[in-house]
Amino acid sequence: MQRTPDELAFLARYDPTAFDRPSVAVDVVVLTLRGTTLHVLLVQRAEHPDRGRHALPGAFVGPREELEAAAVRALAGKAGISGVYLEQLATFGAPDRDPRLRVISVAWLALAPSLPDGAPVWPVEELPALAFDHAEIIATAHARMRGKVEYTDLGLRLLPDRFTLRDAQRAWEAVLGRPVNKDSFRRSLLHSGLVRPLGEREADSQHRPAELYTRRT
Amino acid sequence: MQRTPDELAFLARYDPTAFDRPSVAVDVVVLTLRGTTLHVLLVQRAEHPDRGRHALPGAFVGPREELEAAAVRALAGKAGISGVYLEQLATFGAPDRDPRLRVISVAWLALAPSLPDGAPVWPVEELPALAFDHAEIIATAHARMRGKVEYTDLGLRLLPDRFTLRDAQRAWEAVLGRPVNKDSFRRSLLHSGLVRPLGEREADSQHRPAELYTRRT
DNA sequence: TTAATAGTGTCTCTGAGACACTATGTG
DNA sequence: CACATAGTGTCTCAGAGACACTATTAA
Repeated sequence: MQRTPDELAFLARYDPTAFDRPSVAVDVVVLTLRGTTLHVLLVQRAEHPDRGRHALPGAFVGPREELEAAAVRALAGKAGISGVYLEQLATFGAPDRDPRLRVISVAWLALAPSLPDGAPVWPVEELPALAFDHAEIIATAHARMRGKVEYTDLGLRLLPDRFTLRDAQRAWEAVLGRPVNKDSFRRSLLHSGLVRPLGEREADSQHRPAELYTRRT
Repeated sequence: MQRTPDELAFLARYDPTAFDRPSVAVDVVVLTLRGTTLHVLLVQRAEHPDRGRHALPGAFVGPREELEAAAVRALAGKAGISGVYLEQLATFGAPDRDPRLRVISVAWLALAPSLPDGAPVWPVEELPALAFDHAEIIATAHARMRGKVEYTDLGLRLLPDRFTLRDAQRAWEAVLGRPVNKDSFRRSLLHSGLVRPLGEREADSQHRPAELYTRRT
């Protein structure tokens, strides 16, 4: 890997601060269960462009702020959500994805066990018109979730602290969009070590009450 | 999701251009096989900071440039590589990862079937001291590769156009860092539909020559 | 009692590992 | 011939699907 004199000269002249720098933002895809289907949280844009249109909660990254901290801040500020599972999804940087200026957005996937009743959530299969490339970001999040639910505990992150195996199966089915075999689902979840029985049973069921489980740390 | 007057006022005052904006860069982890071990391509930094230290090939993202295009440009310019498999890995944005200024780096994973003999590659298990957080980026790439080799054709992207099943097994073993069972590897790869036999056999083997295969489109 | 869901036991099918065996090249 | 690797056939084991069966609650 020899450098040519030209290359060295180029590097010497290279000044990244001379460029127009892009802005960097975060956008968060919050997935949650509503009934038996997967929903995503959307906010309405208060400003142009796409004012009034639905969009993912997001924020510009502060000059000394960690990317994840910006995602946490966006969740708290725009959606009043905290303490949820969060993982980095992907970065979207098409030059014209925002008509104002170049904005590169680091997208995050958040999984919320439940959201307040009035929370503005939409079924992932029936989204309204979305601002920017947010439809693509949500599609990426959904694909990530479908892929990882098979071999991680991400599905359990959609459930409250105490849940039944039936609840877990419903969560898997909501993510995958198809029915899941009850017998092998129960077996594999119980053998996976991901859940721990609490020795208690659900209340208020109109049938035989099921054992309650919790996520193993 | 009602907005408070305060929040609306904040949003109205919010001007992202008033912030110092971070610079955005790409860094590329090029993985390749050398013998039976996985190697990564490193270049030596020509400039401060960390001048002379080993680093991933990278580039600042141009003002109207796609992220992937910047990665392709970095590969071509800093390493003379083109036409390789490329996928986005993750984005690294710790505020102090570059001592000069805030640089947010979108890391990419590239898989090269082979590199010229003098190419500056290093075994992923025995890396030299690296600039910035590049050791962490490489670790992330390696982990991604280990995870995906089990259920994708990424392992085949490390091989030339024509290869034997033994070559493929060596690639899997290099990625996973452990031996893989020959019989089930052959069976699963042949049943996967990922490879197509060419009806030709390798030459110059000092034993029974093996059938040659190619990646199915 | 019936209705509904929880939970168990067992059969089959499929894929991975193990291993014996045959095939085909070089020296 | 010996030796090395390619490639086949088959046994076993483990996990998924299917399904029959029992258990336990409400109404």
